Amino acid sequence: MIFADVIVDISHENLDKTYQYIVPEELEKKAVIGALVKIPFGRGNRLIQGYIVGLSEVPNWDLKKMKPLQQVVEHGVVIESQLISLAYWMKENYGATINDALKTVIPVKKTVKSVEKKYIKRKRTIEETVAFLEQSKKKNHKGRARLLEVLLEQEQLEYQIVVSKFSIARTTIRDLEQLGYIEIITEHRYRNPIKQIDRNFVPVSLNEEQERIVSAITADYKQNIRKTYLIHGVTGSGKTEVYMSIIEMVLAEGKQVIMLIPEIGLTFQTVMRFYKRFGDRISILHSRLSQGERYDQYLRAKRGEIDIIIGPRSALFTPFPQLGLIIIDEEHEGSYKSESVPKYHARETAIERARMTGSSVILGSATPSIEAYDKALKGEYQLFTMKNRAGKGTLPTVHVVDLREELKSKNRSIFSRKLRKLMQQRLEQKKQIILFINRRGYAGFVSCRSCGYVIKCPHCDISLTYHKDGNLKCHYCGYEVAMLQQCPSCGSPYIAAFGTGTQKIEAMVLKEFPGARVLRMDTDTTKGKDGHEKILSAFANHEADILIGTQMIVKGHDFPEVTLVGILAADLSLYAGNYRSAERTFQLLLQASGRAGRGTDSGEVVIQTYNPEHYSIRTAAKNNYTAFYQEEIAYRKMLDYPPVSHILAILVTSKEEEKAIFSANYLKRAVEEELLLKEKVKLIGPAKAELSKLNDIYRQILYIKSPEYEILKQIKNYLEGLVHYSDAMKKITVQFDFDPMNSY
DNA sequence: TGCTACATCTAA
DNA sequence: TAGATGTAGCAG
Repeated sequence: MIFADVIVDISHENLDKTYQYIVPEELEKKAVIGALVKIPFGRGNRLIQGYIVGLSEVPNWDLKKMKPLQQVVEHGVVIESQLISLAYWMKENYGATINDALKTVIPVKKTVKSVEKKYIKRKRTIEETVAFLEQSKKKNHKGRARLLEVLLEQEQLEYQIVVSKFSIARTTIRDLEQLGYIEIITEHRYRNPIKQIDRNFVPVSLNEEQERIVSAITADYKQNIRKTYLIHGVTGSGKTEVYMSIIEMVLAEGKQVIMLIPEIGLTFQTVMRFYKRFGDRISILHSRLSQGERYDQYLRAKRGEIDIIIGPRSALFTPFPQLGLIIIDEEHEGSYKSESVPKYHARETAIERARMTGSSVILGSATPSIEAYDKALKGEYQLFTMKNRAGKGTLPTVHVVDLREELKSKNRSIFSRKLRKLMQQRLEQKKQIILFINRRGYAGFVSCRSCGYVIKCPHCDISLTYHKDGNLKCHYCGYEVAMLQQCPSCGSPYIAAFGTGTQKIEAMVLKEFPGARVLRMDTDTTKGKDGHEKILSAFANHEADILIGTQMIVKGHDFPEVTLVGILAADLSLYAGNYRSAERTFQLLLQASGRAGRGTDSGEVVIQTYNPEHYSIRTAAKNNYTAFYQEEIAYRKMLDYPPVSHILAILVTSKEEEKAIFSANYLKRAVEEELLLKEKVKLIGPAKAELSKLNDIYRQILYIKSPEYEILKQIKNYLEGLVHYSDAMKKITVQFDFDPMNSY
């Protein structure tokens, strides 16, 4: 006997789980994962739709209470079931419950209410209604009477308001509708996040490099060859033009396109370019959209009203019926890896979705991830390289300044002599400058100068940061205290905030260059709506001479007037205690220097560092990606890091520290016992996570390394089962993360 | 006691 | 979500 786990097609929290049904013998062949089925549901056994998300031979429910599937709908393999199989794949590959996986793939329908606005309207004349109102009052039909009274004053009302403000039951409304005294009007209205703007598309002719890529991919596509391409193009080489030409070709084939961009990478400029070319067949998802707006875009895609969606990671799950192409721009970006369960990577998941739908994938980056470049070299992806800047711009001249030398020469300022000289020059020439610091936040941690004690959050194992309002804040849980006057450890009054933040740099710039107009971009200044955009466009309009910022300012904006980029402390990101920190540093340096000289004037970049010999900095200064790749892959090989080997991070959390420790060790032993024969696995830990306490929940981390992803997957599956069924694992949570991006 | 309107429960 | 079940309050 076969049983099917079915998720019902009613989006409501209480029903957000699987129900097991008996698969009748004659339906066994058709009942596959992802299939659309009709099932009897509820006490009335009303027939509703559902999707099969799992099959098993073991019943998890009282057989007597289990009902059989009624029907497997053929040709029911629609978008949703495609996405459901993708969710299933994600659950398998990244570890999650089916529910968590489904939730990431299919948006919550709860928001439909805000999309379909329902109104209640009085249907009969005032006389008739008054008569019925009197009758209802006599019968003590309070609900009916209340509703009718309101409707006499106002003919039409919002459904939601009627239900909430006048507390009238839905059944009352339904009955009145059936009696013919009111009618319910549903209004569909889409919210289009793009405001209408003129479309004046000026065709751009492609240069030789661009043309070569477009025609190669087009030729493949026309021959029905679908694969993954990696475009490695230096900043400013015009990847966007290449994307647009290929998108056009795919659209002409009657297919749809998903284009992923990093979370903060979506600039107004890019949107405009796409909008001008493709008009209202395009839609955009971004973090500022409300749930309702998001859901609207989902519906529009499903109904075939749009052909292109541009958005972050989650846009990957847009329900296009005829998907033909997925583009991932800035493929190396960390935001493509999900931070919540299932911790999926958009690159791999996109390739899987493409495989399921018969689509191609294009990855693009100026600094490809080591993983992707490695696969391209192995031939898994087809590699294209763009070496030249598309327009007039040339690559900038890079100066590396050794800060140790500066110190020796008694220069204690944050500006090296070289940088100060060049800044002075640019200010005189009325050109623009970008100062980049690869570190977030306003100021660093607070510590005691006498004993070295660092002040930490009492709920999270993280140092508190000093804010200008005089309070100490925890970035993780929001805990806040007034700045201490005395060291809690030794009582010394000498405690102070350390580290350099954007505000501090701003103050120093103003001190050294009194006349300069400075813009600062950080979480403080970008809070409001379009905060980013305002600052960037102000800078683009030359309303300021110097822009100071972190990671945010290096994303894809073109500032033709910028001829100098100063990277104040290049090594800050080098010691993140993470195997990816060299890669990240290299990427940041290249991106930041890519901001210089995008106009007609050539640019200069000053990289200030205490580590001029480090290969990330050396190779970034020479703009030599392949050299960096060689060094980095050698390092990964030596220490068994991805992509050479794979890592499964298992995070065990509990409110009680002993439980977390015990469970983590329990899991470790379970793996050791299970895998006695397979020696290709290395276990590290368990140990206190780097962030060992978060919101009063203790965190233990266990790492498992293996060159075989499959083995790690098996271990994960085995442990998932263990966690689910064992009593020892109660009151703890276990999360899996494959090839993690960040440290725990 | 029987009926109605409305509230609450629950789904394999 | 929507049908089944529960309950308060009324009429008789």
